[in-house]
Amino acid sequence: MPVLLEIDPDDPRPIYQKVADEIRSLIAGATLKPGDQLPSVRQIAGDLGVNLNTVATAYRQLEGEGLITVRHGARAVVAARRPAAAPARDLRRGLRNSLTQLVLAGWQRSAILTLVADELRELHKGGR
Amino acid sequence: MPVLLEIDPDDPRPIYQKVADEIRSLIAGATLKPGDQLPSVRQIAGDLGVNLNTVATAYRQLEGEGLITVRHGARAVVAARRPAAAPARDLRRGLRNSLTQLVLAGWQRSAILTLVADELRELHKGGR
Amino acid sequence: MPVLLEIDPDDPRPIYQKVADEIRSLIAGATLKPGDQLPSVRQIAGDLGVNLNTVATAYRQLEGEGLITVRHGARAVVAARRPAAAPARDLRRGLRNSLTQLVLAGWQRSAILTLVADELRELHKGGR
Amino acid sequence: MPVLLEIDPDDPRPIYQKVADEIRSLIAGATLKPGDQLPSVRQIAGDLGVNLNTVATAYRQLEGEGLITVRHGARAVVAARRPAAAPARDLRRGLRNSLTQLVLAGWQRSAILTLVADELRELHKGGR
DNA sequence: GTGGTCTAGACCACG
DNA sequence: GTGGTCTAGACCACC
Repeated sequence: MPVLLEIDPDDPRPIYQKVADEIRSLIAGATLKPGDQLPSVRQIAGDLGVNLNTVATAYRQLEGEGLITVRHGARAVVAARRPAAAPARDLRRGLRNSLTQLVLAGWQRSAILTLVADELRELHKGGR
Repeated sequence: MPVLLEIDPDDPRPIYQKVADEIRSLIAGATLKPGDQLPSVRQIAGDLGVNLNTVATAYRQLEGEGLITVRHGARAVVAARRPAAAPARDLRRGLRNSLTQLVLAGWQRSAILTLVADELRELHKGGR
Repeated sequence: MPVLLEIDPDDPRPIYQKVADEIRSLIAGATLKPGDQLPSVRQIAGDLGVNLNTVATAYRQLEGEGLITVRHGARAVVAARRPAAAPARDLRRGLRNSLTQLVLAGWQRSAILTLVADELRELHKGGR
Repeated sequence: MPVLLEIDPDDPRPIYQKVADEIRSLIAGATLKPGDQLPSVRQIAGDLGVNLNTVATAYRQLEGEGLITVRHGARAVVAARRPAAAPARDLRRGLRNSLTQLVLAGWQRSAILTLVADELRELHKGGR
């Protein structure tokens, strides 16, 4: 089985977040579809060389969001129903912060819109 | 002088981060222009009902990013030169995460593009 | 584990600066090499008899300079890549001030050159 | 009378220190010799566009070091005798910090020695 | 008046 | 165990 996830050690965010973000991205892009089995915690921890607890924390967060379901003794699977979305307020806040950073970095509005379209396209292709 | 900043107590991020993000956003949207004075640490701390140190930490972070300059005994001012931007990799990562959340929340691609355009417009109007 | 740092209480600079300077010096002299773990904040604070926050501030400064990397729950380590240096202008300014002080103290040019050579040698031996 | 001093607004140090450092440097390089009159506080403050108190603070510091003598109603003059030097410990500390920064910036030992010799030569020519 | 430093101690996040 | 955040309040440095 090929390695599903890769994380960037230079990315300063907590490891469990990077793992959760990767999986979330794969689900959003339909690389992982409802009913698909996720790799075991052990498998991912081994692949990435991180602590079991760290991966378990990521799974717990995804379960809390309703994106996956975990059952004792069985592999976690991607949840069937799309979960209740986070409040729109939080989503806009995250988006606004990302856009602020781009503006401060000197990106023009049109360039940003192109970038967004690119990223959305890549999401659906499972691109990285 | 009207209150410049508002922060959301339900937003779970550190207070100093929320303060820094607000100011960063105001600078990106040109509500605060190079050379403009920022409110004093005491002023903001009083308005928000938080500790002086918490606001000072936000200012220190912004100074570290080169967005503002702080001098002993004088008000902090918005820096003239735009600082070196964060590596494009980090910017894209932040953007991608925001977009992933929106997709998972069920937003359609076209709706997302509209939302992004809206947010960019609001940034430049100092909207919240 | 022997005590790594010593600071001079008669030195009027902020404690966190003295701590940061010591560590910077140890890195420059390769007593601390890329990948090496730094003592924990608690360890240093205990050794020096200062507050945890004071040491944490020093670590945060060094991290901001890119000299060390800090991750939640793990020891701080000396960064692998050398960070972008401060502008040469600032470096020369610092050097010039030091030299001015020496000249005013009556040191001869040749004595100063000898002193500089000595200090460079000691840096690389981890001397204090 | 030509403007004697120039200070760099981008230099983050306190203004009074930059003024004092400039004058110290001019004395060390013998551009200002024992018995020479210094510009009035008012003059310098006007030239630099800073507060009178700020310049007065610089003069007070130089007087405290014995480098200049100020008398009520009369111009400050450069002191005749070289003052007692700061303890060698402090001088070496300042020098070491400057050298540490250079080493961290990747300067080679030989390049540093050349730089030091250059700076000493410029000091005596009143170079900036 | 401005911002900076330090302390004490509580609590949280991470691995 | 590690480091991070926040608070309270004191005192200092600067303009």
